[in-house]
Amino acid sequence: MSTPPSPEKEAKPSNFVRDIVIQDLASGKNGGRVHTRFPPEPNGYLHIGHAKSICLNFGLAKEFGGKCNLRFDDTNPSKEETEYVDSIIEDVRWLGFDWDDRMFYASDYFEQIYQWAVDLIKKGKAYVCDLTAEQIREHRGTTTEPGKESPYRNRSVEENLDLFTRMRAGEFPDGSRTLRSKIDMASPNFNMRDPVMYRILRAHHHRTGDTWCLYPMYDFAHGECDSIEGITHSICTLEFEDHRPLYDWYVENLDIHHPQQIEFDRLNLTNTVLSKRKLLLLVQKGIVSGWDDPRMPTLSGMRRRGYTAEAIRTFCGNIGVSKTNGIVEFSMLEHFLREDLNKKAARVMTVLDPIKVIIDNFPDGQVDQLEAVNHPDDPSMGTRTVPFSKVIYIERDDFREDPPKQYFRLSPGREVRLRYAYFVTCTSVVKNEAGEVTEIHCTYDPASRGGNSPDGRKVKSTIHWVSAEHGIDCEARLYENLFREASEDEVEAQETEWAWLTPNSMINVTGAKVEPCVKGAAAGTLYQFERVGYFCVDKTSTPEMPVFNRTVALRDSWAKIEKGQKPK
RNA sequence: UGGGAGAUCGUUCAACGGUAGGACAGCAGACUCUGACUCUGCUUAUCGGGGUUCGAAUCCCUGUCUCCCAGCCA
Repeated sequence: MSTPPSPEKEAKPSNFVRDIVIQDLASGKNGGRVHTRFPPEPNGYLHIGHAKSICLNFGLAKEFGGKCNLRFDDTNPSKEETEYVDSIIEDVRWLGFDWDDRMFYASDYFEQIYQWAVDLIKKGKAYVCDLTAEQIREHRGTTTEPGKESPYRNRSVEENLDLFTRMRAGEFPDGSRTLRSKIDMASPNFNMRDPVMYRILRAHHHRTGDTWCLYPMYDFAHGECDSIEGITHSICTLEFEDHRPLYDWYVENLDIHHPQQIEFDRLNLTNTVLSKRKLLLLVQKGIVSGWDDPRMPTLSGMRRRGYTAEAIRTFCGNIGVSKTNGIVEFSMLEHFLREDLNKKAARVMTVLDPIKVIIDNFPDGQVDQLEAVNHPDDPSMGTRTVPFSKVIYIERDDFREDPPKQYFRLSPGREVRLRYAYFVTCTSVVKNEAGEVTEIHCTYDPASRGGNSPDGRKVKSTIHWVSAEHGIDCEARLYENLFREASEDEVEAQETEWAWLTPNSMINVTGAKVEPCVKGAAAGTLYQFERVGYFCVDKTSTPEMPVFNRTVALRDSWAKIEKGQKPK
């Protein structure tokens, strides 16, 4: 705390929030302390948008030798559940952050917040209002007209105290009265037109149970919680800019530690939706299998899909923090994902759409054990042996009877390399009645064992394969973006139709063949299926039937070439 | 219509009165036992109009556009 590490100017791209922290440190504000917090409401699962906030808050604390608290903003019991609390704890940990013993709940402070409300009443700055929700709305005025003062605004301190005590005691029905702060009904900022501080609400709270029948509103709780915890920089999203005057009003009138609220832009990503409400809808309507469906942008969904915490952190550190309302392209996320997966994923050969290849001159019954590296750039990941035999499978797309221009893979008369194995040349094909190729016949060059020919001749393509006798069956789940439209605005317009969903956003490939070495791999194990994509073992996987999620496909420049050829 | 906040390559973030730069995407090439990875090169931007200044993305004025706000949600 006394000697915060000096920020490495070069290493990290700065942002305006970080600049504020640096300035405060330089000026000696807060006694050189940096203390942030991540304050989710436990009413849903965390998503990639929260990751941005988590990385910012925990990241700033870490960078400047400060602290970051995890705090649950649980002031509305009607929406909150322990299931969400548990998932949030798991997700923040998984992302790689630690709050030591500083996990708090707004509900920890209910008594203190209540006492502060009493203080404000005593100072004549808060009053009990008997107006209905409807009437309060009518009194609030409009953008152009000032609001009207509540007829209960000038109750005596004694009466307010008595009423507020009885509110707490449960003497009045839900919604019958509120405690409001006495600020300014003519303020151009609606938040200042005598905002409600407490509402009567008989809902079972996931932590405090039924001990309270009145709960503080966000505005009256948040700054106070920050203050209690000694937060220095209270970082939140842009929609709270209008709330800052109220945030400041409460801590000033209570005369308590005054954290600085700083607002930044929330993350928007193309082709997905980052709104708890909409994600909840997807779960409730059964459009996805749950919060951890691999198509969901939730941290649990992404984790199951095979995203790594490091990739998400790197992404968050690179998208920047500003106050502009933008939308980040999904390809940016995929870039950082691939970058990390490329380093970590062991290579293995898997044929998603198999077609049989028979090596006519390969001895019947012979099995060659060929050595393959687990990672081309990381020898420490070791090697494995891959069984090779007379009958193998290759990818249907790796053979063309009539190859288009620039197609380098197998076709009649052409020689290619089977990765880690041999050069093979296609000699003939067998077709069914429909004229579809069902079997490819090849000859192999025994001298090319291991993948290189002693005479130095080259092939233009290397393809992956799996021995028919040794390969094991597996399922591969291929995912598309859940949302076909790039932006949420377009989604909004079509929401009732659900037409914005990508049809068949999950394709379950059942006939795939994979190398035997993956048998029994634990859920979450990452692989690169060579030339196909990054996959991870799904939680539903069994040794008998491995199940893989495609995390993200490999970049595919041939697909681009081919696409460009189509219109001709 | 009142208040608040924004506007820089296709996207995103920098540049804090002194050469508009990075990342992603795109394009072209090199390399390659993954058409992957890696490497090289290239294309493209200061919302409009006025000012101030030797000099403006940056300061001033003005216009335009976008986002947020009228929950007893957070």
